[in-house]
Amino acid sequence: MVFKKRANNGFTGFQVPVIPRAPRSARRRGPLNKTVDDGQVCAFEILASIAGKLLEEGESSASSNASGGNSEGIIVKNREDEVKPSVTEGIHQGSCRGSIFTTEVASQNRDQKPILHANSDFPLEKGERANVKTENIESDDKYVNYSNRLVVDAPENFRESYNRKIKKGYRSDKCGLKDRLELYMSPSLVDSKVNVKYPFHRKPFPTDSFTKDGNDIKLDFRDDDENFIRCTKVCAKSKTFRSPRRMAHRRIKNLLSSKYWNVAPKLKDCELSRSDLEVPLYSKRKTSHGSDKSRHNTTVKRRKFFDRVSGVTSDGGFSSESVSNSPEKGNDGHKPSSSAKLQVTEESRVKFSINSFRIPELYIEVPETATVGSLKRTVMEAVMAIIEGGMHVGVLLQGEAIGDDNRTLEQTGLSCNENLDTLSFMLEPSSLVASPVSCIGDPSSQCDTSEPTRSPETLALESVITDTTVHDSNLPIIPANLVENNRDSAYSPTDTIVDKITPDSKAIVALPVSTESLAMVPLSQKIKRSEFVHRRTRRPFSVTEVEALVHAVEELGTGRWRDVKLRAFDNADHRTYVDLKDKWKTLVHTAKISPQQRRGEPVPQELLDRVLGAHAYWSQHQIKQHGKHQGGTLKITEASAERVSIQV
DNA sequence: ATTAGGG
DNA sequence: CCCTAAT
Repeated sequence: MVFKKRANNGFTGFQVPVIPRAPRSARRRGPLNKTVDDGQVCAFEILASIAGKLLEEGESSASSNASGGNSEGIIVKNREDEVKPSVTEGIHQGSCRGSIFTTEVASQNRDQKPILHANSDFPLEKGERANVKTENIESDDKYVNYSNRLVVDAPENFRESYNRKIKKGYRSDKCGLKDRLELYMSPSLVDSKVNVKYPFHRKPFPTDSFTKDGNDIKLDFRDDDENFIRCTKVCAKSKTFRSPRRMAHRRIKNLLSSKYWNVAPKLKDCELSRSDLEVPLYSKRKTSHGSDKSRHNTTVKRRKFFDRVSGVTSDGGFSSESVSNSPEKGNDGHKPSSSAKLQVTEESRVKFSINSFRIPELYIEVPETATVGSLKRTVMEAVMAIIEGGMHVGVLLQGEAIGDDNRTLEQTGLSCNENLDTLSFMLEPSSLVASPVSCIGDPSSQCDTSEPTRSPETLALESVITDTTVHDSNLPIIPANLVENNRDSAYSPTDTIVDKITPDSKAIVALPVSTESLAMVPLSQKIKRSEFVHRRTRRPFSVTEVEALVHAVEELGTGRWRDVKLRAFDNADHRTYVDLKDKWKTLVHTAKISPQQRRGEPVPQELLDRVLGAHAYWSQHQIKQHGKHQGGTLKITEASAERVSIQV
């Protein structure tokens, strides 16, 4: 078949590498919500939320668990008294294979702060997965507390019992954002299946995956490969969550001059973790073959003292502190990068420290007479619009988005080496992700997961963005490790907004953009794209491949890469003819330089000699006669060049 | 779709 | 490896 440039380099599935998450401050302000489109996100959220949740509430033991018969699921609650019976029951009664947990409706708590709360997706069918959101609401912070959503298997009757609640809540406008949020139904998508086991007991649950033992949590989630369909649905309904009435007098403009939210991760170190504070996250991808070949065991470690956490989240907004791992030095001896196959016993760990996720720029417009409270809600809605629209987590290495979700961290070069400091994460509202309106309203249209559809609303918002934002393009991603340092120099989105705002809109309120958000930089068009069209992961040619290439070129010459491809790499989908051409180019270069200057896996000198020979031969040949060298195979030797000239 | 080259 | 121009 044909080799597309990026043919097959994308893996349909992927394993979510873990994402650590964290501490309370994070939970409180980090809206990590997602919707649909890719399991990755879900995974991320899940991991993040759960990890954070558990970590924080670690001390508050939870108790109930899958008492409900065969249920594999369990219930997670932070505080027993907070668990809402009805919900719990629903979950348990069902024969649910899944599980989730959660529970607790915020409004139910009088004294205590609600910690977790879950909603199932509306159209939840038996056996289908439910969407669960977790929310941590604390006093005044409720507007920015919205955080995560979990996607899990839903119990059979979970739906029914919850629907009522949802509907009811939705109507009562008076319940405020909190309720609305809680009750918000997202018909969508659940592309990730998560089985969470949260036994607060010593024994793990019988079947899958989420276990908590002390502070250890295991998550098992899988990624569905059919996301786009759901994506579409989601988009279509995303607005459901907002009250049209309210919106009538209020325009929320989301100025996402940046569509991506940068996260500043701090990779400290790798280590063979083992700590009582660790939260191992176990994930596996549901492969079509049903094998569990892809399993990653990740660890999220909670830092005892978040030294750097303090001021970071003080500004409100959605920054979510995440887990920090103190670099535990002395743990050398881990050279995972080169020993990809020998990791049976000791699995190297890659540690991440994500400083925070920040909310992108928001553009809010409300009447002067609006109350502070309404402003808050407006902001919240704007935020929720984004969140509900779906979130993606992008992982960038050296500024380049890593597209192959299936690759292991190791394969991606995210082991313990130098690459770690160039790794960064970003949150992007998927609904705003660049993508033509093509998908809207057309459930059948193919919306690549990488290019989610967006709701009409978001489209509208985007137009505003387009008109008022001048920095929309060519803004570089600020490397995670530079975020803090760049705060002062970062441009102020607010300024831009103000300048571009229409004169008559007195009501416009530039959302206070905290300095923190300055760290969130819009990505350039180029980078945006790369988020979806990732640079392929590097795949050094093996000596064997080189040999095959050399041989083919010797016979076919240097101008027939397609033929070379067909002949020697026909079954190597990841090697395009362009790759072969490029490789040849580098081989020639390599052959010319001194061995000391060469890098990577050494290519036998013999091959390099042949490279030079073939190169010389075909260079001559090419000039002397245009393309009809099919005559014979070139036997490369030191004399090849001469022979060439003779032949010609 | 391929090639050829620069980045 | 990517990107582009030129075929």
